[in-house]
Amino acid sequence: MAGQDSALAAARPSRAAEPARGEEVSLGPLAGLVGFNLRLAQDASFRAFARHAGQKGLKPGRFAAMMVIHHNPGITQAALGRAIARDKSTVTPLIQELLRRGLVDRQPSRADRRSVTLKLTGAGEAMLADLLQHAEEHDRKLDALV
Amino acid sequence: MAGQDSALAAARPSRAAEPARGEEVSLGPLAGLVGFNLRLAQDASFRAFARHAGQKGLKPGRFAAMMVIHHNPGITQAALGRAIARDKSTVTPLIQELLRRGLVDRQPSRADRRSVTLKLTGAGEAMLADLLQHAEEHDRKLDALV
DNA sequence: CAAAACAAGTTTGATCGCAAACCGTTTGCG
DNA sequence: CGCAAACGGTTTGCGATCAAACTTGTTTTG
Repeated sequence: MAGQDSALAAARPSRAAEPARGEEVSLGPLAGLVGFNLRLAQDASFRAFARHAGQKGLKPGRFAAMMVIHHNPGITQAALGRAIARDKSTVTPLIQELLRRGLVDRQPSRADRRSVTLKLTGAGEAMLADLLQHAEEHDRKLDALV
Repeated sequence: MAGQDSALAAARPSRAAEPARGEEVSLGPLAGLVGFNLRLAQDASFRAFARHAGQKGLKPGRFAAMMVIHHNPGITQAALGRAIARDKSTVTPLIQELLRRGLVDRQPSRADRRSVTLKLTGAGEAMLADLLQHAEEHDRKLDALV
């Protein structure tokens, strides 16, 4: 999932995973490897959810980041990165975008002058609530397949 | 699993998913979303296998591509792309690298002058056999977790 | 307590992947 | 038959992500 990536994110029509008409391609042992199927599943999940999130202009990882911030107000960027499995250098621009869009609020930490604390703004909470509905709906479908 | 990605690929120590010392971060509903967990699992799987594949200098996706070519000699690039869920424009450089390394052989298709046919070379088969051992071992561990 | 090790956040560089544009070929249909 | 639409492969542009280097601040340790 790396390549794009996050389980829940941006909009993309997808040109890669297209079913392909009556095509017979043997995957051999690949068909049974958990890692390989994980990749396909993750990719499919990503693309499906992306349709909804994308309508709100949300890019990969934004949804997951907002979820974590919502449930952990005051969390730092580093901790957020660990929670969503993203490098801290990836979190920096991600947060900057959410700040620019007025979805999160950033305050210097009183306890540790190196770090900052994050929380969602009212607008952020509102958008998250809206997205969560779609996410759960999407997830129920996905869960049914597993 | 975009960003890099592919379930089975290149070498990387990983700085993102580090466990984090006694840290309590609530994932909220995120913890139950299939898509989110799929992402984490795929990422972990990718990194774990990467250690082995990376030793052979294999980049993301190469292993999966070689597996499919092995089991489908004469397959075209487009069909390969569909099998491993990669865009055709991603397959082009991937195949060029395998060609350069002498792992695959490429011949113009006799049936369709637009396409090419792919098959592994002796060296390609040898490397694949070697990697497959590690992949299956890795997969058994992964499967045990699921 | 001072030095060394470590952590938070940013910047910069490299890589992988998709998407769109493009060319040549093939196929489908009127 | 003839032409439009679809397809195979390549090229180019862009976005997401990680890694390493750096700065500032904190913790550990001798």
